Amino acid sequence: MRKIDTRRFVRATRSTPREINRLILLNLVREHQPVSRADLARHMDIGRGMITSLVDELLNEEAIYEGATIDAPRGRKPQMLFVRTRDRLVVAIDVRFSRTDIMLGDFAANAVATESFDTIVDPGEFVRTIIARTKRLLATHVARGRCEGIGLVVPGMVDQRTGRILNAPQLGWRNVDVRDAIASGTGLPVQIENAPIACALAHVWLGQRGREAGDFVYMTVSDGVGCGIVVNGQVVRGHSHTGGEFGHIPLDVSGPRCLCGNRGCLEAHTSNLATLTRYLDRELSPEDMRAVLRDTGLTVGDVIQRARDGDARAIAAVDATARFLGLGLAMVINALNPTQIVVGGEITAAWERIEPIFRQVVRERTLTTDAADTPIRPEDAGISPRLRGATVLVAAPQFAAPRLA
Amino acid sequence: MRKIDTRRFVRATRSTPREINRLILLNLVREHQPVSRADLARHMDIGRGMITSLVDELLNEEAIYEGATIDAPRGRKPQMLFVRTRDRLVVAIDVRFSRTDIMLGDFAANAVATESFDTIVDPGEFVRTIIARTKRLLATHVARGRCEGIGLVVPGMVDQRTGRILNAPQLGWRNVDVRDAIASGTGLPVQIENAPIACALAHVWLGQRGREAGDFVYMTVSDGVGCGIVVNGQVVRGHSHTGGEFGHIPLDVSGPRCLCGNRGCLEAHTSNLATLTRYLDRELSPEDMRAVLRDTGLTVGDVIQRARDGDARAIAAVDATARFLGLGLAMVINALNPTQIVVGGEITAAWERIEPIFRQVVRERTLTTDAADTPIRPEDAGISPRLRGATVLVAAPQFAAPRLA
DNA sequence: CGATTTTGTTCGTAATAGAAACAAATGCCG
DNA sequence: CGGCATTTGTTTCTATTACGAACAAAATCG
Repeated sequence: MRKIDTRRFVRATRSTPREINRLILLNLVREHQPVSRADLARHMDIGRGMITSLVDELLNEEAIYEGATIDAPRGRKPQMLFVRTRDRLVVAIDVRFSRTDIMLGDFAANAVATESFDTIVDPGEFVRTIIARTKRLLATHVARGRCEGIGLVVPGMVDQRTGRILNAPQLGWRNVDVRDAIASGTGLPVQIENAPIACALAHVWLGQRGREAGDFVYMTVSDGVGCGIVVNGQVVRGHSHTGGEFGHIPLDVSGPRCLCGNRGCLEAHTSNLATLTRYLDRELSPEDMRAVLRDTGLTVGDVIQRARDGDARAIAAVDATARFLGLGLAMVINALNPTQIVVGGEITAAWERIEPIFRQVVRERTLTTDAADTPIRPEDAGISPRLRGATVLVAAPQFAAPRLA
Repeated sequence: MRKIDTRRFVRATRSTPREINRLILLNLVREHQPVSRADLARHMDIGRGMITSLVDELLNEEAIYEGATIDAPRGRKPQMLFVRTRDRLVVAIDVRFSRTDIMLGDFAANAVATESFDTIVDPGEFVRTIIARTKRLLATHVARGRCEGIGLVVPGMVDQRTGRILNAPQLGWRNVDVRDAIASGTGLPVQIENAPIACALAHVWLGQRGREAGDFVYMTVSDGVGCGIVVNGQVVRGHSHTGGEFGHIPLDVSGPRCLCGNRGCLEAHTSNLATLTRYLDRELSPEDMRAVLRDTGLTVGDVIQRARDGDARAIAAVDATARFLGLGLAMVINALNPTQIVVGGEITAAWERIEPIFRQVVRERTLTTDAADTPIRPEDAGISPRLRGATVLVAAPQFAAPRLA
């Protein structure tokens, strides 16, 4: 039950039914391809005549294409339809603390080419580099298709509407606008989004057969800890663009210092830095700790490997992270009761070790057995969820439901 | 940007635009009444001819009515339109730990008659009493109009779809179905909902000129602590009906025992019981504490009054509640970043004392100044927000946006 | 009383969902 | 091998309805 916002409603016109049905059709093709017109008519419970008319429109606009006919037990063989994805390209960019990845991929997030370079913290130089690399990539692969936009994923808060990066502590960016500069430099539309939300969007739009559509939470446990929240198929951005910041909810008011300035935040207990600090067993300032890590080259992956090899201190460090992660997950479940939680980040490499631990904590800290049994799964290995998210930023709006009423 | 759910979409038909526009029109009348057809045409950016046709339909169905013409500076005087609310009645029922209130009210939640009785914990007897009182109320006020349903608000988790009360600890109800029995006993449709969500719905639908439509959180701080979360104009119920349970997120793993069985929950720090426990400075089990309170008749209102009178122990108890409440509010802000938070419950009587305290904590525990300045206001005094919520349960579905695409 | 202004109604037109008839393509079976 | 059944896809017709424009109604003002 939704209330109609009487200051910002969208009235229906004569062409509204057609727009709605066209989009439903397009999405059905997307999720059932290869699919015939007759199948679509059955799915939509509508006459085949209507389908012909809508399909012709989508074919003219080159949103879909006709493939080969396919064998059927009897009767005329159906002509299969597909969404055009292979020759519609996206430049997906993932900016992280140390490295930046660029992928030229198609609408289904299949990689055409990938590059990587050390993250440039000066916004001006960053913009120039992105523009140059984008132009080079597109020139090299001009035959693969037309590029429809750039998707940029950053580790920080973003104002979707204006495109400004409000605060990305890992880069030291505050109120920086790179979107418009990249857009005018490349002549391409640029979409920008913060990392956990982009990962959540990737799951909504590229998940197996759209099973993840409804309500779920994507939790990143990496340098930072954040959530992409999806409610009723829509992402929760928050009024001032800080929704999903479960990372800075305190677990323990007298806990370890956090980068945000407080004590005992979930992030201060479960981030990669926290696990490493626990392993090294040193009380250093975040800056000193980073320096130590740069010098030794030690990563969470190493600690997980050592835990697997039986190193008692590594086991203790990882297990403690798992326990605190359980508190964070229980928090999310109590607050939102999602259908499932997807966890991403380096810590998922230790899944078989951490899962029983956080599951136990979740059981203790939730109110019902249903809630305690909320499915919690690791992000699938493979292509970076952030690059997939960046792709979706450009591709998904073409398939999204129309705003109505 | 919403994804179309390809398993549960709603196709548009030829009459879809009319349905949409009719509902927009109805809502515009609701929020702008008294309003003329010409005004509506301007609001909707549509021809007056269309409005005439839609208004005729709504007049025939008796959803709206024509009032008197009104003076205009020049030209033909406009005929004002109103939503029919005064003769469409709802029986609103608010079940609390000790007392149950019944209100016969109109669609705008104006009271026609109110009753109150000690809460009956036996479900069978409860149902019989409700049926008898409802019948009597309706017989007495039969001239006031037709009753369109019963709205029932309970302190616990509810499955909206089946109508079952899954768990209401204050009443000791687990998996109890009173809805169908009341419905068949009275011949009226019954809507049932948990208290914080009902309060949130009341704000969405009866708030000043619909200003609260978008994203906000209603937090009840009473015997329990819970939240009604509204995102994108829709309530968050959660996958297994336990959304918004911020009350059982731990603030401090070594804190006081909570009714839920854990330690250190927000509820264990901020509920009425917690404040009273702190004031009495006794470590009693919840059962013993309830007995003491029943004997002494002491309420949170009394403690607040004593704090106002300068009682140091009362001041300390209330101030501590305010500090913990600040942590809870910061948690909500970090998680969801709503446009505002509305706080309901007995503690709001001490608003001028607690506000600066929790505001300070919120400032320390949030990430941006925008988030720190999230408006936090007390529930307006006056008619019980829960009775208003119960009314909305019946009235609002007639005005809600249609499910589409 | 006519001119002007504003409100509300009526009517013709164009767009389009829905239904039904039709055409095309294929396998089956005598 | 030629009807016949079956399934797919197209075309045609009709009823509905948003939209625009003309019209009627009701009021004020000079």
